[in-house]
Amino acid sequence: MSNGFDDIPFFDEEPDEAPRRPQQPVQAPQPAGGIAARAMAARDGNRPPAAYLNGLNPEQRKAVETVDGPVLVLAGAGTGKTRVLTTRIAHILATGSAYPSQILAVTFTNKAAREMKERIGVLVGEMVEGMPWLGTFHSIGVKLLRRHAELVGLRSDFTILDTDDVVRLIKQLIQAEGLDDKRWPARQFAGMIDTWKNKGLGPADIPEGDARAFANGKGRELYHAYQARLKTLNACDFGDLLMHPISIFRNHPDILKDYHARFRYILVDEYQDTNTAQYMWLRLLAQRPKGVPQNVCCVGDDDQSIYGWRGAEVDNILRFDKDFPGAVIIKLERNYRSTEHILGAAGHLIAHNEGRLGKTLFTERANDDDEKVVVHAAWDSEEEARAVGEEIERLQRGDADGKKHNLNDMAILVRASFQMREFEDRFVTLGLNYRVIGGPRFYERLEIRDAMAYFRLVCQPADDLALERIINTPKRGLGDTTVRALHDYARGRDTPMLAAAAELMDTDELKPKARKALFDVVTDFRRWQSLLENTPHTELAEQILDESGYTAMWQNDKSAEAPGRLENLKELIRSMEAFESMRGFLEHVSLVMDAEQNENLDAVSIMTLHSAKGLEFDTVFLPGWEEGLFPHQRALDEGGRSGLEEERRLAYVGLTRAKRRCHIWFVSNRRIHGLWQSTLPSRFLDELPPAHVDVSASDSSYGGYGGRGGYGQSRFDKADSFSNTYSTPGWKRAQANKTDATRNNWGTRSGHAVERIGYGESGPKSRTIEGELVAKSTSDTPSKFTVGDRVFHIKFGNGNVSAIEGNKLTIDFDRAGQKRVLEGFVERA
DNA sequence: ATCTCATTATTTTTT
DNA sequence: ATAATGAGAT
Repeated sequence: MSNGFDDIPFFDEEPDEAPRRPQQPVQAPQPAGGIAARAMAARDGNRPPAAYLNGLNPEQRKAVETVDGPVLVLAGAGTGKTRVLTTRIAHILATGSAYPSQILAVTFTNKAAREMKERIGVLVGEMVEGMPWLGTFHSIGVKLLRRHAELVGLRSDFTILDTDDVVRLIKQLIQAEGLDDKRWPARQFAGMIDTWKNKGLGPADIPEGDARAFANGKGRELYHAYQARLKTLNACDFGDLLMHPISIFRNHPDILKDYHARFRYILVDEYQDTNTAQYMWLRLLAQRPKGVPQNVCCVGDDDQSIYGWRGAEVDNILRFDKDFPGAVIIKLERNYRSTEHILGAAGHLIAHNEGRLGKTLFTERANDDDEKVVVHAAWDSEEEARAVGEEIERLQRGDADGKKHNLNDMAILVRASFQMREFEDRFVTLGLNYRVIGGPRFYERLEIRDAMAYFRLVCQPADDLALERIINTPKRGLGDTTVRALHDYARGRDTPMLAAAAELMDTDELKPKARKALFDVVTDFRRWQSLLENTPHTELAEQILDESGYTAMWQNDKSAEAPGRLENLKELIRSMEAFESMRGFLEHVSLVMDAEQNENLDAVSIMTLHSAKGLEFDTVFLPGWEEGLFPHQRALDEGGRSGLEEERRLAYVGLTRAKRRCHIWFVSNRRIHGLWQSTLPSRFLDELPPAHVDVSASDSSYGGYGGRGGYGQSRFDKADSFSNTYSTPGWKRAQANKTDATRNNWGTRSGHAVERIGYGESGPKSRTIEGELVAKSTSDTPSKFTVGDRVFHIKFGNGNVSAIEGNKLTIDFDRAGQKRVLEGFVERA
């Protein structure tokens, strides 16, 4: 019965016209002294200063209390944007202006949605559970689409394809067209479709030029064919999660009207990141007939718009008041995060951009002890990594200012992910804990995707892409020939491949061997499907992986990564426990692709500037400020002036992540595509105000660089004082070898922890899931501990080993309870 | 089916 | 330089 979608609240359960001040807004329990009491008071017109409004500055308070009519909040970095958003929602609820289910609150990422939900929960308690329309554009899109799927030719149990599925599907289509899939890469076309959908363009709407540019002019046909194929597969891509609702709203005014009635208040986070499709979606929902208040509140910062390359339109934020006449615009410029120097540097930099709405951040907490932003020079990227490592250790030991700093409070923010490697190498040799954030995710791993394909096919027998993925994984002797025959047969009859396989059993089309193998697959899936309703889903999942031989396949694989993959599969099953059904789980996974991080580990974060948006750290290191890398050459080539401005905003985002300390680095030599290139300091360095910036004189081991201090062409002008011996081939080779030597030290140091959030396959020799180092060498090194050993862990204190699994120990800690930790993190007590 | 050789691209990333 | 992908050979 439970299909996993039952819990979608809809119109029926609540009155359509909610009273302006409902008698009983919620039944949910209230926190002590909570909102409900105040709501009552508010209703009685005797409004005491609500506690949740305390501590807001006047602008924030205005943004919270201006609840009716369109509002644009321009919230600079660190000005309490999330606080305003969450308090505003709490305020709407507390004053009884709407039911929780009548508020539409949209974010971009799941993380942001989660955080918002949490923080609203703190303010209003359980009431937040009644907010089904708090989520990402996509998750809300899915919800809408499940309800109205039939209007766009889908069934409500449609599958959501991810990029990988999409590419495979497009590749098939390209081949079916008789085109060379080398010359016309499916990946590229998938990208084009994505771009079109970001702009809200269907196959009929794309510009002629675009249509002609691909596949000998067949671009449009291909796009048509793709949409048709999705329909037969009962599937959607990410873009459709926005496009379909838009077309439903456009073609069914009655339905749109229902939603207008439902959503009394609409809030959008990170408005500067909305693309055209999201903008259209939003406008359809938010715009009301004349005279009806449009209670839209968009929050964003034009200076932090860094996703133009994936379709974000800063223009959306710039023209808000044209779309919503009478909009109140509130600027939040009071910064609670950074020192005066950091704000001064960031503000001066970003002032070089044109076409801003114009905000200047200020702080009232300036302090004479505040450190200026420091610019450092290094000879090459290796020295840069070494120097940053030293600075981190200095802070950690506390000999810079007498305070010991946590690694958790420091981050290295790079422009491009290849920069990370050098830092990783260095930190590994230093034994410095770090975590890498971003990159390929857990759910994108081969084994996870395979397993998911099995689950998908059990839940959705029409999922041909899933079938094709696993039909011969593990090897069953169902090679290309058989699959093609099956494919053709299915296509000819317009039936899903799994059903076609069953039919093929009764024919002589296949050789006996293939027929037998196919028969086994079909019966397996039939059996699993029959178990779907009555078997606990985690149990069924395990059963599927076992009976299909998938687990065995990896058990028999003796390659280095096999144990890790098995571990990942276990982790997958474990993470299913949190869900009610397999369907619920699949839905979650298709939309939520991020991994949690292990907060317990004290480690330096390494990430790209893009993934740092929204975060803050005491100390921020910004390496690689060189022309060509930052601003990136490609951004300049392809984006021209606006490309440069986006890079500058990225620099601004980087600077404003720092609370207390910010160290910028540039090097004279960097290896790009394998070749050493000499580089020029970034133009952004010249755009920093001298009053807030120090140029470090001391830390270059080659000396003399920043010490010149003069202003010629550039303060950071290329010093010819660098001896050219460093560019001889011999020196280069020496450098290269040195790096190799360091790399081989990987993992030899005990007590050194590495956490890869997301990054799984790529890091040197080791991989982790969600903070756990996984099976690096489970088989060849027996644990140095035994059950019962007394051990000490830096974070959890003393405890006893209760179980050992490879390099992972289960330990009963005296204070922290039972935890699973890596051997390397504990020592004998 | 598996392995080897060659070709290619190599900013940023969510859903 | 390098890593990852894909085609062709065995």
